[in-house]
Amino acid sequence: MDRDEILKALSHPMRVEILNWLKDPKEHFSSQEHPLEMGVCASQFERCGLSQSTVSAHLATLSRAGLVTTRRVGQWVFYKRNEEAIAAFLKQLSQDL
Amino acid sequence: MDRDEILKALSHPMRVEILNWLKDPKEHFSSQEHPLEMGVCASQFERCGLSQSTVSAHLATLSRAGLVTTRRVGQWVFYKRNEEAIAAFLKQLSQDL
DNA sequence: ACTATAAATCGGATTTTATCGATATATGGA
DNA sequence: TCCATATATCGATAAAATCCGATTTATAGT
Repeated sequence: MDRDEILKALSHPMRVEILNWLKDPKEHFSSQEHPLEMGVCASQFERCGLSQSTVSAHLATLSRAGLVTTRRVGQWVFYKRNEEAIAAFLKQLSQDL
Repeated sequence: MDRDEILKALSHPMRVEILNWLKDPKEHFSSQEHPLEMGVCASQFERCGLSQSTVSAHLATLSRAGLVTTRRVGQWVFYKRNEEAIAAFLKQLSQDL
């Protein structure tokens, strides 16, 4: 768990918002064709208005920081929050700050 | 309390370290001439190896985010952690993340 | 008024980040 | 094999962050 890398990942509001959306997929991604239990499909996040490549980069940043997990199913990649990592980070930060 | 501004302020490891040093001034700044109760003098942080102007900029970033308080006494400026703000941020982040 | 010290600000060089469109890669289906 | 779709990567550009030395500003003391 790299605290500084996570803090950098969280320093862009859109990435924080993506994590937020993932807290309640039913509310934010009900339009998704695939069952939400698999996670949220990468393309779903393009609703934020950024281009596909930019969204992909933000998701990669979150993934590198360990804040989300990814699962490839066919041509799709599904994202879920990594609750353990997020909780561990919050605990660490509470001690560090 | 601007969560995103605070997250940006924390996205640089040196600024996190400065906050850490301020947790225990007796341990890290015993060399300071002024009583530590006043806070830690800005110049003390130049021990990190960065220039005076760079350190000043980092301190300004922390101050703008509200993570530290400043108190001018004569020609010196003393810094203290803003424990209320830090606690409020941690609480907020625990809810948001 | 002059000097000394602390801190902030300025100007500029360099690096990193953010963003896009275009292209490449991976997968699935016909 | 060929085409369509989803995602990742590339190349370019613009913006922001980082850092420094030099200067300015604020304050104190002589």
